Amino acid sequence: MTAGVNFQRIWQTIALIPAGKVASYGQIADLAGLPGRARLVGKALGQVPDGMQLPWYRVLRSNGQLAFPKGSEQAKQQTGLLQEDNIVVFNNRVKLKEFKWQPDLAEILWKLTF
DNA sequence: GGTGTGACAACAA
DNA sequence: TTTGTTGCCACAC
Repeated sequence: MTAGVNFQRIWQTIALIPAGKVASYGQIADLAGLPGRARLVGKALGQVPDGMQLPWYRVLRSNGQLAFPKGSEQAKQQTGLLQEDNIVVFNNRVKLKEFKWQPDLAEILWKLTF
């Protein structure tokens, strides 16, 4: 197993998040076939190659809170991007009950082609 | 090949 | 609801 393939799977999984929905780090990890490796997802996002178009802003913490501190530029930008996707961000948070992505496993497996 | 690290999750108060 | 602590383990150096 070459190191780095997991990152690719993570990126692919994130790319599958539909507009108007969000997913948690743990969820991404799980779908990518890496249960419990939520932190790896975070690291993968920090290693995203320049030029790769990835809806990183649709990835939140398990409780719906943004991954960044409220005052940070990243948080502001993420908030803006989410709002463009018709997702309501309130006080650095998203209502998971409404916007959490309900993954279609069959489709995921189809697209990831394990 | 040991050490430090991390855009986290779960639990406790 | 928020903050602090702990566990987790692949990855980069």
